[in-house]
Amino acid sequence: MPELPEVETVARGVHDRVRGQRILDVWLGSHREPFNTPPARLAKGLEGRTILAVRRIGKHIVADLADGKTATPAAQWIVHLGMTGRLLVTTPDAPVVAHTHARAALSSGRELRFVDPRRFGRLELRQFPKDQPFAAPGAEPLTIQADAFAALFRGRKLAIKAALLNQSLLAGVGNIYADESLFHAALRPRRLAGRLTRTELERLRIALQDVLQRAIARGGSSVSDYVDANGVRGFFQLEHRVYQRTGAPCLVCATPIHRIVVAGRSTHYCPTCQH
DNA sequence: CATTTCACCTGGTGGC
DNA sequence: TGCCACCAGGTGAAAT
Repeated sequence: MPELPEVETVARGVHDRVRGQRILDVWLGSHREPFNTPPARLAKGLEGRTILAVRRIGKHIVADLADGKTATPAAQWIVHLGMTGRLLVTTPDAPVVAHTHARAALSSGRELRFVDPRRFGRLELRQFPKDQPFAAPGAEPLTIQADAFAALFRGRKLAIKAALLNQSLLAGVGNIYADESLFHAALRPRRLAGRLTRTELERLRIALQDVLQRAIARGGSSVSDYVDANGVRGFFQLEHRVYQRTGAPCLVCATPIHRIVVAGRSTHYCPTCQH
């Protein structure tokens, strides 16, 4: 998936194209996987409502929905893209590609579509006041301050790579940006989170925020088929230093990049630059 | 509770 | 060309 920078790019793109639009009609596919909310209830909660705003929270895309012309959200539509999910704004006559699970006709005459081959993505409706507004369990990586960042890892006996991937600590970091930020912070992925010094943790926080910001500026990373709401690919993969560069020379010291498995995920690092 | 492993899906790639 | 193993941006449940 789409990690934080890709989700941010999608959320911004969708926001620009659907803000203020009314959802006229919703079609949902038959696979059960993508629906955290039963399809009938999801469709009923979307139809007739107006999209006030679309934004990213962690790796989730949150659309605030209002009744009529009010400016107060009556509900939220939560979209998680999983590994292969895409949100597209198209014309109604655009070919419906395989694995399209949801189509929402908008008052602008366009359609908002959710496509997800692997079906790890999820769609959910939060209906106020019955449900709580969506909130990520973990901290926001882009704005977390030094003290709070250091406190996340204190006393933890797991690899820093695993800790970075834990969404209840930091919301939005995934496999690409965990590896890239550890490279820029010169830290090995298997270092135990609780054993990192305050200086190392601060180096990591700055590296993480820098990598995420630069990735957002490039529209995210397109590793295989990721595209934004306009069908445009991101370009941050051109700036990857270690991710999916196994055996290739480190761009700093020319040592071949190593690949190991940490927390069940492919993990890439430079054995010379990272300690 | 904290941490680790694995299942959940489809599709692409590379070896034989 | 076919078949098979392995890999992929994530995460929640089960096991330890």
